[in-house]
Amino acid sequence: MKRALASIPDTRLLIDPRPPEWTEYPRAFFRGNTIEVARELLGAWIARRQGDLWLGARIVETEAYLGRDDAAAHSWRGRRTARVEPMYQDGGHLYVFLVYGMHHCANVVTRPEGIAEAVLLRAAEGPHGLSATTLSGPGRLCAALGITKADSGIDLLSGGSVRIFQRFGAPPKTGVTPRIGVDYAGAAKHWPLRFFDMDSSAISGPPRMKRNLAVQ
DNA sequence: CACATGATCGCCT
DNA sequence: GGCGATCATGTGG
Repeated sequence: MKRALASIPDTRLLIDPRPPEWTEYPRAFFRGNTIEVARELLGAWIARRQGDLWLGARIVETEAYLGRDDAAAHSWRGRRTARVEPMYQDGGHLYVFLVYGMHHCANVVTRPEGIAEAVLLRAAEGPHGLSATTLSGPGRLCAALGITKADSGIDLLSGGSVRIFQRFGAPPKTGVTPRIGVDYAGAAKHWPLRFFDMDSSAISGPPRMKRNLAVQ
């Protein structure tokens, strides 16, 4: 099991079940501009129900995938297969897929039904800042929260087992780079669609990907 | 730190 | 049949 990722969620991620003052995003938010959603989700909380308990983590890194005109997106050129189908759902659903035969990646679907765009959740950090490793990277984030493709297609706004709550306060200082792992995507591989909290220690990828590369 | 490699299998051509 | 929206490990500078 030397290579197995933690399948038992880190108890340090435990949060009080749904603090009542927390606010979920309205449907209209997820139907909006995908890049804006990707930026807005920095600092937001993802909550995962495990039985009677909820695990929570603060999102610190996202990527936007822009649908039919984005060669890096699974929905490029309108591809519509069983796997990708959740991307075509209304904003606010979850799209989860398996990569490299072993890692899951979780996405928040954006735009109205029929427009297949999404925001990949790449990293998060625990409430006490102790989970910089277990939640850093899309595969580890899913492993830590127990998210698998069985969760693909669920609605984040129906009180189900995965929910997202609004950040308190202003957005974090945000770094921008091209997306990771999409070298095959032609010109789209250069698009500045990866966003991260520059003050977080849980950012995934090599050090050069932890600096702001945006053309100012 | 940079880079290379193997693991492992669902999905698409 | 080939490859991937990744990760862990190993090598070398």
